[in-house]
Amino acid sequence: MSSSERTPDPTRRSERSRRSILSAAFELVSEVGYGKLTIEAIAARAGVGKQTIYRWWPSKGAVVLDAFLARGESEQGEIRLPDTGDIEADLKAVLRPTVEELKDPRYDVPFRALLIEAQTDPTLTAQIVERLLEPQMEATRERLRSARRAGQLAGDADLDVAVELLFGPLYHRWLLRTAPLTERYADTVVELALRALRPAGRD
Amino acid sequence: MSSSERTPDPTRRSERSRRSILSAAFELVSEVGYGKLTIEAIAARAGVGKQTIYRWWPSKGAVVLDAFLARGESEQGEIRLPDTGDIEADLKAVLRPTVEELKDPRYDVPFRALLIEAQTDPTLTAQIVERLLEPQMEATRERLRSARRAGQLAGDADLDVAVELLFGPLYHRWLLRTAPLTERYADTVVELALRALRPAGRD
Amino acid sequence: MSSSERTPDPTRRSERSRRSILSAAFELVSEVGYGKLTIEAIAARAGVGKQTIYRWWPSKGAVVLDAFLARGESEQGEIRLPDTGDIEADLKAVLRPTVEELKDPRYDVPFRALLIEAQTDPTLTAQIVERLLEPQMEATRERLRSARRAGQLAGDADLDVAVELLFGPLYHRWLLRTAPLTERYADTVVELALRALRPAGRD
Amino acid sequence: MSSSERTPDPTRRSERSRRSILSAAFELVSEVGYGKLTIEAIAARAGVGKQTIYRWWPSKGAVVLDAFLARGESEQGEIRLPDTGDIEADLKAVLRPTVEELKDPRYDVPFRALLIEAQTDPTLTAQIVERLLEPQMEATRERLRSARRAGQLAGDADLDVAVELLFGPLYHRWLLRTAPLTERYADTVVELALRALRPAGRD
DNA sequence: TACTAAGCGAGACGGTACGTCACGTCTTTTA
DNA sequence: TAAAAGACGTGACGTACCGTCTCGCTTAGTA
Repeated sequence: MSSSERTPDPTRRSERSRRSILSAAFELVSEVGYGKLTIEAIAARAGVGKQTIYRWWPSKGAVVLDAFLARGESEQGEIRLPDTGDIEADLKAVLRPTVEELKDPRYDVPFRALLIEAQTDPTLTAQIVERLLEPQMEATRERLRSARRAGQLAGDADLDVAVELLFGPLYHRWLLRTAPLTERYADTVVELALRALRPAGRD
Repeated sequence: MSSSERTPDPTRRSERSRRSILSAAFELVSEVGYGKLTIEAIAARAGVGKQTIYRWWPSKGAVVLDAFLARGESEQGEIRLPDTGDIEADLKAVLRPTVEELKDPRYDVPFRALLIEAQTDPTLTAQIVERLLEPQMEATRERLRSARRAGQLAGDADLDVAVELLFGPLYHRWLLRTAPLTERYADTVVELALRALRPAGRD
Repeated sequence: MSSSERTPDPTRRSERSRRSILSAAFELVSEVGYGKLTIEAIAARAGVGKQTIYRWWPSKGAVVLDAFLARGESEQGEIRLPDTGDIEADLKAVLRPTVEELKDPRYDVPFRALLIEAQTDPTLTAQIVERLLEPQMEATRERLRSARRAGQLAGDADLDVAVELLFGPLYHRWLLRTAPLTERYADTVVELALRALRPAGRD
Repeated sequence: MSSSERTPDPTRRSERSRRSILSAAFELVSEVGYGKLTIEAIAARAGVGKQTIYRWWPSKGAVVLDAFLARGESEQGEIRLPDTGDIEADLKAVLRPTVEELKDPRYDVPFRALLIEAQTDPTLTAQIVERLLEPQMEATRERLRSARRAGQLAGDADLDVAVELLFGPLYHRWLLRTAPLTERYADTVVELALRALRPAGRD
C-alpha cells in the first residue's frame, strides 16, 4: 500500500530555482497585481519549468506568501517594542512605521494580494496572521502588558481587544481607502485607544 | 472630443435580463465562491448572452456588487439609527446586526468577494464604500453628532475617526479571523470607543 | 389558415436603401473579401438597419450577386459576338476581354466570392450561370453555330462542349493560379479549340 | 533577424492527436459542409484542445487539406499513367476516374471546400495545386511527352496548355453544374483535345 | 568509474474561460 | 407599415493559463 502522492525529496531541491521563483513572484505581483499574476509568467521570468513551481508550492498564494516573507528574512527574530515608560510614545513608534509600510507600494501590493487569497483559503489566513502579523501584534501586546503592570492601563483591559483597537482602524482605512492613511492618523488612533484603555477615573 | 466607446442606450435595456443576471450572480457567488465564479456561468444560469453582461457591467466585481445591493433593495431610503438618548445602547443596536451580517454566509461570501475585487479596482472600492458602507457609517456619524451636541462626547471629537474606531476592530477580526466574531465583542468595542470619545474629565 | 412567412410588400420598398446596400456590398467585398464580409458591415456602411437586408435578401451571397449584377446593369440586353466570317478572330475577340475581366480586381474578387457561395448553394449556382455566364456562353454558341453552318466546324460538333473547351481552360488557370492568365493564353486556347472542332481531314 | 512567432517543436508533436484531428475534420466536412465546419467541433470530435489545432495549422482550410491528403496517404509515391502506346485510351483511363472522384460525395464536398478556402488564401491554393493536383497533372504531362516523342502529338505542343485543355472543361462543368458530369463527357474531351494536339496534316 | 534516479528546463497536451464578433430575431421609435 | 436603430440569445472565434504529462539533460549518491 503506497500513496500515489508525489512527495519530492527536499534535499535535492535547487536553491537557485527557489530563489529566482520567489524573486520573480515578488516582482510580478508588484508589476501586474495579484489578479493578473500567473504561474506561467513566474516560471518564464524565473527561467524555470512550471512543474518546479507546482512541485514545491500548493497554490499561487503560497508562492506569494513565501516571496513576501523572503523579503524580510533578515529582520527575523523576535520583534520587541521600545519600552521608554511612555506608553503613548512607544505605541506611536510602532504604528507610524506600520502606516509607512502600508503606504509603500513594495509592501502594499503584495500584502493586499495575500489578504485576497487568504479570503478563500483559511490555511493561508492562519499563516499570514501567524508568520506576518502575529509577531508585531504580540510585541504590541507585550508592551501593553507592561503598561498595565505599571498602572497606566486599566487592570482588566483585554489586550487582544486593545491590539485590535489599535490596528483595526488602520487596516480599515487602508483597505477601504476612505481617507488618506497618514502618520497623524496613527497618532490619533493611539491617543484615542489609550483614553479607552486607561484606568477609570483618570484622564 | 468624443469617446469611441460604444455606450448602449439604457432605455432599451431589458429589465428581465438585468434581474436574472443579478439573481444568478448572487446564487453562484454563494455556491462556488468568487474565485470560481465565471461570467459564462452567470450568463448560462441567467439564460442570457454573455454580451448582455459585458454590455452593462465593466467587471465581474461590478455585477456582484449590484447583485449584492439588489438583495437589500427594499430597505432603500435613508438609514437612520435610533436615538433613544442612550448613545451606548444605540451604537450597540447598530454594531450587533453588523456582526450578525458578517457572520451570515449569505452576506459573508459575496462581501469578501467584493473586497477582494476592490483591492485591484479602486473604482469598485469607491462604489462599495459609497453604496454599501457609507449609508451605515453616515447614520452612525449622525447619531454620534447628536450625542456630541448633547455633551455626551468631547466637543472636538473627530467623527470620521470615531466611526473607524467602531468598525475597524470588527472588520479586522472578520477579515483576519484572529478570534471569533461575537455580539459580545461588538459591545466591548462600543464601550471602549465611547470611553475614548467622552469629554475629558468625565468617565 | 395563414402562412407565418413574412412576405413584405415590394411596392413599399425603399429604392434608396436598396441602392446603398448594393453599393456597400460591392465596395466591401472588394475591400475585405467575401469571407470577412458581414451583413452588419454592409448595413453600417449603407446606413441601413440589418432587418432591411434580411427582409429583401435570403443570404449574403444573394446580396453580392445582386450587387455584382447591378454594376453591369447598363450593358443589359442581348450580348452578340461580332461575325466577321473569321471565326478565330471573332472568338479571340470575346475570350481576350474575358481574360481582362478575370484579371481586373473589381470583377475578380466578387466573382470569386460568388463562386464560393455557389458551391454550397445550388440555387445561387444556377442564378450565376443563368444571369452572369449564360448570356456570354450563348452568344459564343451562336457564333459557333454560324461557323458550323459555314462549314468551318465539323457538322457534328457539340457546341455545348465546344464552349466548355474554350472557357474551361481559362477558368481552370484563373481558379488555380497555376500560371499567369494572359491574352496570349486566350489566343492559344482559341487556336487549339478550333483545331479540335474543324471538320475532319482539314487543317 | 529572428521572428517572434512561437514555432512549436515538431519532434514533440503528438501523432495520436494529429491523426484524430484529421479524421474528425474529414468526417465533419462531409457531414455539415465546409461553411458550417468549426474548429471547436473538430477539437471536440477529436477529443483534443483547440490550441492543439491552432498550434499546428494556420487555418481551417489547411486542416481540411491535410485531412483530404491523409485519406490517400496509402497511394503515396509517384503517380504514373499507363503507357499502352494508345494515347487516347491512356488519357481516358485517367480522366474517367477523375470524373468518378468529382462525383463521389466523399471527395466532392471537401474538395469544393478546399477550393473555396483557396480563393481567399493564395498559400492554400498553391498547396492544393502542388500536393493534390500537380501529381496527377504531372503524370498526365509525362504521358503526353511520351506521345509527343512518339510523334502522336505535334512537336511544338505546349504540354502545360494541353493539360488544361483536358482538365479545364471537366472542372468547369463540375464547378458550374451546367450539365451532368459523365464518363462520356470525359471521353469527348479527350477526343477533342487530341484532335487539337495532333501533328498538323494528320487526323 | 559507470549507473541510476531524482530534480530540472522546456513545452505539448486536454481543458476552461476569456472578451469579442457576427449571426438572425425582436422591439421600439420615426417618418 | 417600411425603415433606422440597436438590444437580445446564441455560438464560434482565437488567446491565455490552468495543472498534468512527457521529453532530454544535468547532477548527485550508489554500485
